[in-house]
Amino acid sequence: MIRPACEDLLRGATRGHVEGELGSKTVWRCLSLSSIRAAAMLTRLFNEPSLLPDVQKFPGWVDDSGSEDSKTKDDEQDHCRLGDEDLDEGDMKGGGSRAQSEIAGEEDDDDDDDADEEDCGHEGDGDRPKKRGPKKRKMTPARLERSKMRRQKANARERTRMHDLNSALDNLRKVVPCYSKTQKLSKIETLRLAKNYIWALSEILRNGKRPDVVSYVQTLCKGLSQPTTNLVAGCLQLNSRNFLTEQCQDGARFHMPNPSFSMHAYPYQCSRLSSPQCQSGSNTHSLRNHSYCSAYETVYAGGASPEYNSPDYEGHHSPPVCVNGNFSLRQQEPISPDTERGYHYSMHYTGLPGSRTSVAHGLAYGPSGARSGGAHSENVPPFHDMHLHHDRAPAYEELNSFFHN
DNA sequence: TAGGCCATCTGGTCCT
DNA sequence: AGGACCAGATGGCCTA
Repeated sequence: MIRPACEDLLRGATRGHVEGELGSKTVWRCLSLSSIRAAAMLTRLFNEPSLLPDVQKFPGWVDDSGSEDSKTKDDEQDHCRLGDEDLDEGDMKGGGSRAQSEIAGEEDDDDDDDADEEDCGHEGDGDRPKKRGPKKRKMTPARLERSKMRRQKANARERTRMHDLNSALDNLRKVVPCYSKTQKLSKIETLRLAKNYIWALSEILRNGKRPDVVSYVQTLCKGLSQPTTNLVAGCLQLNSRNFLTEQCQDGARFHMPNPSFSMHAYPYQCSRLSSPQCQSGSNTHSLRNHSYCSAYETVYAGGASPEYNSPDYEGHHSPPVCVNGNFSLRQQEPISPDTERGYHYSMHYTGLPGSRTSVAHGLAYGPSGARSGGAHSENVPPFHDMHLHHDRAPAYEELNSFFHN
């Protein structure tokens, strides 16, 4: 049986990295349970970076795409069919027409309608092949009514379940680095981006060094579609053509100080970006005009910085986190002064509006130091609407400053 | 118009 | 027995 693609994605992204860090509720176990709980758990993970793995306990990213514990759903044929007598032929719509033929073809040769429970091995008539499963009961009006009610209740539950799943995905959209209210990421792209984001954060924690923004965006955009790649690149003030070109010319290797963070270990598909949004100029909009949302913002705004808890912000249901607690744990590791500066910067973020100018200024430069367009682009679709319902740009700039300082 | 994405319905399976 | 979960099927909507 084919597992849902999203679940496989999530599993590949998180297993081995977060397992064990969430106590009995590991993400891995969560993924094994259901995709909706997985999405909720991912959301919580983003809100609480303290749940990220201790890099000393979990060195390296585990890409275990092959070590799937096989699903043990049996394909045995000889089991009784359940619930056939409850099928409502009149209410069949959409995909429910599959079983109609076999139901319709079932003879109702049972004269006593109610309480006869049949087992699988009833004897057939003549040379007709034996039919397995319970005999059809006569569908009395009362039974028909009960069947309808049961089906309607099941449909309602399924709707609710899917709505919950969508809500969890919406929450996930709000904590991944790129969020737009008007241009929502698709479900699959949200999960892919979340996976990449976890990877990127884990690499940062593991290496203890900041990657350059090109590598960061490369990591985030791995496997994403072209529009999503453009979106993420725009969110991070980077022309997606630049980093993809740079990546291809570089022998498919990231610009990471640590060689383990390379294309070899993390293959990246070099896609061609040619959409208008990707052309020059799409990376020139300033944070002074556009504030974006990222998971780092979420962390900072989640409780440590009440000034960013805008009433308009309705996103996160996870409990607020203590940022200091999160990163102080990593501070115990021996880190370079450079790294220390980065962590220090993160930990002592105060969210003062005054910090925006310098950081935004830093973002006006590309990864190579060349000015990427200084002018403020007021209308650069599709990124012009990404700030939306709250203003937490300073925290986002903190994130970017991490890569530019 | 084709293709992507999504919501919904549905039956099967597993679990409590 | 009933609920949760899953995957297949279908149709609607949107966009290139």
